[in-house]
Amino acid sequence: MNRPTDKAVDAPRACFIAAGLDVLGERWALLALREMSLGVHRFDQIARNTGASRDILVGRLRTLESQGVIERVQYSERPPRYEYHLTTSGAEVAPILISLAAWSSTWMRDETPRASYRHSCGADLKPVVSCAECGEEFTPGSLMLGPLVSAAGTDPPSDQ
Amino acid sequence: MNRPTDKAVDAPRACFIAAGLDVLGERWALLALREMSLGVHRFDQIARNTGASRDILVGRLRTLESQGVIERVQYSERPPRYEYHLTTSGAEVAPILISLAAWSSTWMRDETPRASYRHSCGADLKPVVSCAECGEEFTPGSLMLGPLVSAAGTDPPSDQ
DNA sequence: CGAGTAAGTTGGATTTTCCAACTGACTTGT
DNA sequence: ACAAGTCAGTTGGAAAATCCAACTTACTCG
Repeated sequence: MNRPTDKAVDAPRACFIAAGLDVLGERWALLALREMSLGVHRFDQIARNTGASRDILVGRLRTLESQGVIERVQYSERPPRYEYHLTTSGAEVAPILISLAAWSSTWMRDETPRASYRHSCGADLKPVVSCAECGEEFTPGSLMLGPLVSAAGTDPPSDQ
Repeated sequence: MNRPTDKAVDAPRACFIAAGLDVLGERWALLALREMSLGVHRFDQIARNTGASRDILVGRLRTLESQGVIERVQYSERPPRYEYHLTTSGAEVAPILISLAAWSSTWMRDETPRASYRHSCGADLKPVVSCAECGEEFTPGSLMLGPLVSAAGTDPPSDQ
C-alpha cells in the first residue's frame, strides 16, 4: 500500500505503446496501411477493400501523411490524382500487422472464411519475435518497462 | 438519375488483420491489455493508467472477457470485487504490443518523455520478427496473402 | 453525346466517447 | 460511533467521431 513516489495526480501512463496508438490506433488506419503494403495505392480501392467511409478515409490518410507514415504521389496532372504509398516508417508497420494477423488466426476460431497470410517463403504465417540483443524469444511477460526516454534516446532514422 | 444495377459491390477484404482489429482495435482495448501484462489487474488502476473513461472501460473489459482475451477473477465476496487477468489468448497479444512499442520508439521522435520498454534480458526493445518455418526475418513486403481459411485451418489451442 | 472512372465533399443521421457526479457496500481512522 | 476513504461500477447529458448516400469536378472512353 505504500508507494514511494506518490504524485499529486496520477496521469495516464505516457509510453510508446500509447504514442503509437495515437497514430496507428484510429479507426481504419491499420487497414489502410494493410492495403498499401499489399500493393493497393488508390483511394477508391482502399475505400472498397477496407470498408471505410470515404470521408473518414480522407481524414485518416491526411493524418497518416502528416505523421510521415504515408505519402501522396501524384500520378495525374489533369485532373490532379494521387496514389498513397508507404514511407519507410509506414513499411515498418509490417511487424504490427504480422503480429496481429498471427494472433488473430490463432485465436479467432469461428466459421468465417478469411484471407490468411504467409511469409514470402511460402510458409503459413508463424512469426517469432526475438530480442535483437540476446536472441532470446520474447515470451509473454518478458516485456518490461524501461526508463523515460524522449527524442534524444537513440539514433533518429531519417525518412526518405 | 442513376439507379442502375449497382449490385456486385466488392465487399471489404475479410482477413485476419481485420478480424483481430474487431477485437483488439477498439479504443482503450490494447492499453487495458498493456496494463494487465504489466501486472495491473484492478479496475481503478487500469482506468487511471490508461486514461479511459470508467464507463467505456467497463464495456471494453466485458467485450474482451466475452472474447476470451481476459477473465475476471473474484478477489472479494462482500462486496463482490473482481480482478482482470489475461488468458492465454490475452498473454499472446504481447508481440503486438512489442511491435507497436518498437515502431513507436523508432518513429515518434518528439520532445515528450515516455516510458520505454525493454526485454527481460535488460536490453532496449529491439524485436526481430522472423518466420518460424524458414528462419528468415520478415522484411516489409514479405507478408503475402494466403488462401481463405476458416476454423478448420490448424489445431485450435484451448484456453485455460 | 452519354456512360464510366476517380477522388474527393457535403449534410444529416447514428454511434461512440467523454465527463463529472452518483451509488452501494464495505474498510479504516479517530 | 461516526466520518472519511476505497473500490467497482452506473447514470445522464454533452461532445466528438463515424456512417451513409448523394453530389461534384474533371476528366476518358466508345
